[in-house]
Amino acid sequence: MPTKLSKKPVAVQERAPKLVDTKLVDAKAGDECGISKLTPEALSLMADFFKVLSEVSRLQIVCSLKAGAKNVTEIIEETGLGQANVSKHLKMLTQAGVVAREQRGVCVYYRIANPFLFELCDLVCDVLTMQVEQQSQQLQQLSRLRQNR
Amino acid sequence: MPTKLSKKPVAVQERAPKLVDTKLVDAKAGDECGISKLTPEALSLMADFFKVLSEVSRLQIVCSLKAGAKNVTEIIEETGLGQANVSKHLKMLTQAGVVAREQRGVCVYYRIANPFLFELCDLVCDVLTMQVEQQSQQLQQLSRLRQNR
DNA sequence: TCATTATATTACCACACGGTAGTAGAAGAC
DNA sequence: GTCTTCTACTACCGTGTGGTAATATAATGA
Repeated sequence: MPTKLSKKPVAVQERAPKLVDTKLVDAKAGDECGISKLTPEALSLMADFFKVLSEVSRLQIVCSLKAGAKNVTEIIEETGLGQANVSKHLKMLTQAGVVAREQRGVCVYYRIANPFLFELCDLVCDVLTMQVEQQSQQLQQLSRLRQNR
Repeated sequence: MPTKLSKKPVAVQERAPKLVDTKLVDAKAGDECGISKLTPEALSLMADFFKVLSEVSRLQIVCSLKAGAKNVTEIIEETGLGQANVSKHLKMLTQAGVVAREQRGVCVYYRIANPFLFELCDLVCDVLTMQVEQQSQQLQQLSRLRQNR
């Protein structure tokens, strides 16, 4: 007999509630912004921010805006993504405050809202480069060990 | 007649292919790590990195490890998450290279693999704080405008 | 007015993922 | 040996989301 359970009532999932706008750091330790002192609300905000940047298509769009503001058609051309798709991603990026929207006649131009974003991306890039280098070093060590015996 | 389309063959989706380990920056501009010079592979790597940090539960785990290495049971107690859940997240965090695993007897201890991570989180925290402040300022301006007329 | 261009929205599908219960396995304790 | 504890894994459900085609809307031009 297969161990197949079906139609069992699934318990309510343990998700964090959405926040609106409350305090972001626990009161105790001054204005320091260490992650360990964050309230669950702030963590949720942070997770949402990361989520926006966690898709290749959206990163492509961000990249294409590094050189300066572009309208939707230009973004579509540069990224090769579909129109509806780009529109959806731009909406998400706008709502997240990553890009800013500006209508000029028929066209709508988008630009990076906060240049700080690139600083952040560069930092991530550094971390990833470090990781890749570490990995390749470990691989080299491993293959040297296997040759020596 | 309802405009209901059903059972239409859906075209192959335009997803970026997974990478294994190729060059991360386009050759042209030296070793500078600006995001605009990244190959699609590097963008995918970057997206994956952000995705790992885009869930509240995983951020909670990262937070709980800021004070130092902890075993799984301790993490469960501190975060209040389910055991299977924590185990799954820890696996993901380990594979992403965010945390490191170390077995000590029966227990398994996890720690943050690269303290750089906190620097990054602090930066994000700054950006978010900035955004929240901007938003609240704009709201204040708006309400002032509405009072004045 | 009608056609065209640019952007947004909707409905839909396939798939990924978070959470859970249950199970498995490994290491000590007895 | 058996029992307990700790961790990992599997199967499952529900939901979220990326992509697409089709449609809607709005501005401009003929």
